[in-house]
Amino acid sequence: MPSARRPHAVTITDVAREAGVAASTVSRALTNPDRVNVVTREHVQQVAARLGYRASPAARALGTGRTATLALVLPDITNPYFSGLIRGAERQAEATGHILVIGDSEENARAEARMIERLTPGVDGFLLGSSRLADARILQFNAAMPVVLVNRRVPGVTSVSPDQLGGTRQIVEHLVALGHRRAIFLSGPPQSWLGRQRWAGISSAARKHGLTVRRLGPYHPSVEGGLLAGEAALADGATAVIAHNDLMAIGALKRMKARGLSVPGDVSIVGFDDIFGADFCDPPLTTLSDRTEQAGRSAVDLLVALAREQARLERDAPADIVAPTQLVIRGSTGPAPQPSEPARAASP
Amino acid sequence: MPSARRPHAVTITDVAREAGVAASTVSRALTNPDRVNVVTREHVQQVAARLGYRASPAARALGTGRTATLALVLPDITNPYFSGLIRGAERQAEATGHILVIGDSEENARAEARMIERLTPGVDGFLLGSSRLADARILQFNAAMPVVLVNRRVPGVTSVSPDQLGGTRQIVEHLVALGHRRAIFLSGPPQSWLGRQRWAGISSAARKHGLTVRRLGPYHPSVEGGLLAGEAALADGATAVIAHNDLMAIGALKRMKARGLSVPGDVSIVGFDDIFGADFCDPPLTTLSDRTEQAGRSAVDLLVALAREQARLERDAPADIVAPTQLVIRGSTGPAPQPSEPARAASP
DNA sequence: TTGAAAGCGGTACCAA
DNA sequence: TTGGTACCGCTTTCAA
Repeated sequence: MPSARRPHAVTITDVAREAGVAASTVSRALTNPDRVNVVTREHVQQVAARLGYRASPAARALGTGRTATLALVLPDITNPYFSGLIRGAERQAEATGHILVIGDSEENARAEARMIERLTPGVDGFLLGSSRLADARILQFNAAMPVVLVNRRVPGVTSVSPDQLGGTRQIVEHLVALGHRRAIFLSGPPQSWLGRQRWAGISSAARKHGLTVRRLGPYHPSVEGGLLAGEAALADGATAVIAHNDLMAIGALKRMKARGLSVPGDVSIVGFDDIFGADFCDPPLTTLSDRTEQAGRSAVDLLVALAREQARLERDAPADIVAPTQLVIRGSTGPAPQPSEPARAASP
Repeated sequence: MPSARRPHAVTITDVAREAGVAASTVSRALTNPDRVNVVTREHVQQVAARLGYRASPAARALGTGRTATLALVLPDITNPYFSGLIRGAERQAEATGHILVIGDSEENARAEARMIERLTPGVDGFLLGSSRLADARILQFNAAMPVVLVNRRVPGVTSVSPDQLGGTRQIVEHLVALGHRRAIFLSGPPQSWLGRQRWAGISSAARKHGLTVRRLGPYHPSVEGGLLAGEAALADGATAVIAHNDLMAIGALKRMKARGLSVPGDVSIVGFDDIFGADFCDPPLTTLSDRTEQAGRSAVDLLVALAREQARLERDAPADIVAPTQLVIRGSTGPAPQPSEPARAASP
């Protein structure tokens, strides 16, 4: 194995020699400019620039214990819902001088834990998006490393999450206003905190408004899962379907149409997330929207702050940002059909 | 500033002490198991496991010059076309024991170059997806670091790209078979190599089949860009529109419908990429599909090989994988309308 | 087969 | 304000 070492291009020593100062002075001039004489500083900076000096992150990390790297772990990188989060996190990471590494847990708590353990020694903290881990496990990681949760709240852990209570209330009121009396909730992964919030919010608001809601599932939170869920929903005879997320809502929509039902003529469908595609599927989806890119940015800011504090200081009173949500009403919801024409599939 | 150093949890020295051997022996037992006595090795491995030892990537990188980290740089993380690439790359990175960092260049060559420079000292190589850089710049980076291009070919640089020649031929033949005689190509970013390939392939195939194709643009390769492009296409009177990518195609589709045109009754629309949503927009989009997740995996494999070789050995005969593409025919294309009823928007 | 020791490239403390 | 120096944790000679 030749595997020769690729030496770091230009080192601090090279700059020091060229500038005629000590390595420690170069280090200061570059990272603590105010602790160095103006003349020296500018000279050093010039030489460094001329030589194209770039600090070695590894060396710096080894010395300081800080890697300037943040990890973002998600259950499904390909879910369009997460692209806003990814972009927001990436931008803010860059803006704060950090590097973003990304991990996909494939909807699997065990894989998520492994991923975190694998990444831990190389990062300053974790952004856990829609984590599938148990609360206890999250608390455990949080005790060892800075953690910011997105789309999840756990007492004692910093988090950013969309307002599901207000959101589900908007959904229920919308359906009730349209005359719906019976609805179905197509549930996603049991590990999804957001999903549990949604169900809780829907049940509570439904009770208040005299809407009957049954819950089906769990289903995989994907278009394929929605296809299955849609089929099951057909059997129930409810006039409105609320899906765990837009992916499932779109799947259910497809299924309804394939079975000859009209949406929203026979059944109304509501989703969550307002993902890419929700506005141009047929009919366009009524869905609860939240600002994921903004959430990504906020989460990074919180994480960077946590990572800096280092000590427990801040972690004693963790921030819990609850971001507003908004129901976007499109074509997939409409007046409830008359009871005389039940929403059933044509016989197969 | 308290900013106390968070010491690396369990070090090799801890393991060494606990196991009653030298640190160097622990290192060998863990990374070169065959250079250590079986008994010692197993003992050390056991102790390491018991103590929960995890090597410090920083320390390892500093010593070896290898970071076990790969960077994936893309022009737009939120384009659903890239989610397959991201996932494939992430999975294969994990499978080969690497960490994947991600960067968004926002369709901007300068930002892309900066990103690469910023990431360079911390990674073993680059995956450049749909790079917007000039060939010369890519060659320059390739000379300094292992680079694998995705969706781009540059002589001398390893790459994975979808077969655009065959793909555009399929598109043109499809349109010609439907009776279309005049088409429009809505072009994307001039920096897009894929875009240039597409135009070249379309022109050439069109010439062969007697199809007249005009090119409009450039437009931003997004739904918004497609909205604009669609408006411009209306003015031309062609019966078929080929968009730079599905995002633009969907935008154009929206625009056409908003202007009262029927798709494919008045105009047929074809896209590229077969992104999420292409199958459920209205009408579903006819588009050229390629396997991006597979491309991501292959690209990582190539990059890992390059990074290992270290020397120029392999780089003298770089691999150029050209992956097959397939036209997925859906509802957005149909027979050309009769010349007597030109495809025009209703007057405003 | 194992141990000792010299780096890798920075940072940070202590003197000067 | 600067220089010298001792690490940070791991890998890799070189000896034993």
